Amino acid sequence: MTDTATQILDTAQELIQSRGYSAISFQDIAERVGIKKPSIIHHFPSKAALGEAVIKRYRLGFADQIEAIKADPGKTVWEALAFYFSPYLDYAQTPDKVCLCGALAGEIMALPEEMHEEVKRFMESHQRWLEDILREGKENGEFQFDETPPHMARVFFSALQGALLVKRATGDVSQVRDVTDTISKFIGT
Amino acid sequence: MTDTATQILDTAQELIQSRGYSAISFQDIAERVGIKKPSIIHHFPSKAALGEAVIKRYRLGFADQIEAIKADPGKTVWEALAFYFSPYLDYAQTPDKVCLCGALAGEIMALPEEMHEEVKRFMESHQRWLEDILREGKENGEFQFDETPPHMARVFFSALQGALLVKRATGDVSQVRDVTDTISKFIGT
DNA sequence: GTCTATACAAAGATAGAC
DNA sequence: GTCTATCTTTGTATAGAC
Repeated sequence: MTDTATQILDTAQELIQSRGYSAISFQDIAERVGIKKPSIIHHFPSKAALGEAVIKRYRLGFADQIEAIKADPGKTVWEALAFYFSPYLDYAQTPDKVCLCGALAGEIMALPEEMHEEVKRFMESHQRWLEDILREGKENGEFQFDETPPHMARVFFSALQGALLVKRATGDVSQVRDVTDTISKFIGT
Repeated sequence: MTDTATQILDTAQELIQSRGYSAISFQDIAERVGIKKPSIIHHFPSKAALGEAVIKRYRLGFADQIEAIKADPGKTVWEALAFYFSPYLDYAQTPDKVCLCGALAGEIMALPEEMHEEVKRFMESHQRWLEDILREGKENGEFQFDETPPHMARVFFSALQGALLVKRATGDVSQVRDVTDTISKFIGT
């Protein structure tokens, strides 16, 4: 991966997280990277391919981190959960960013098929990860809740994604923190 | 409101709910309504004005319904909540629709200011309504929960919006029902 | 109220020089 | 690997006839 390709991916990701995919163009990206439109094509053959590459990198970057936390015997389930919450809380501090896949979810029917598939993988893997952590915590007694881990995982993931979107739309920065605090209380004191 | 204007609003709403705002055009709408592009301008002076009109109608239609439910002494808070859940569950049964404002939340920074403002009003009013219902239920003993009504309202609204978006992206229709069932259990048996 | 015709800008993408 | 130049399509919007 050349330096320019990385800059293109970084810029595209940033722009998609703030404006979505349909609203951005090669022109927007080229201006910020400091190159001309056709130079992007040299690195990514189409807008769809660039979009797919952005999500894939995002998804795999998360996957590495959250799998490492889950496998680390030195981390409690509470620490794993706090780690999972942290990017949501970080994005909530920015004026205009949400989760990349949360941003794309609203326009999913307008996305090329490869991008839709990547978003789907992202969401399924995150809900599975949350399910695993919740199950582990329930089994070892660190978490206390009555519902099943898959159901709780769906509520947690939906609430986190939704909270970021609501926060950005309303401008109320406490939305995400309120949600993480409240769902944490659903599983323990 | 002429019949054509209503058809334009209906079609625009449908398209935005499935694809988002940035990805749709006058051409898409005109084709479905059976008119030509410039005829839309006669009813709505710009795409931004049309977008604003779509959200405003959507927001006010909801406002009438949910305020009526809240004011109805014949309805319990559980019935009011079930009523509030119903459009989310209905949209979950469609292959490609989410809440209009959930769809727009991902591309909020690409929207004209008037549309952003309307989305904000929609979300704030829905969270306030949920807060009122949750408070009333907690005070009269029909709901049991430890957290504050504003915090619970934020979790509920975020989770509902998020669940619809996740459902559409993953194609798993049980997402929304699982979330409504689970959050219902957070406030009672 | 709807149309045709058109203006004008911007989009994604290609060809080929350097 | 990046550029200029260009193609083709599509976007929002306007003017003016009917």
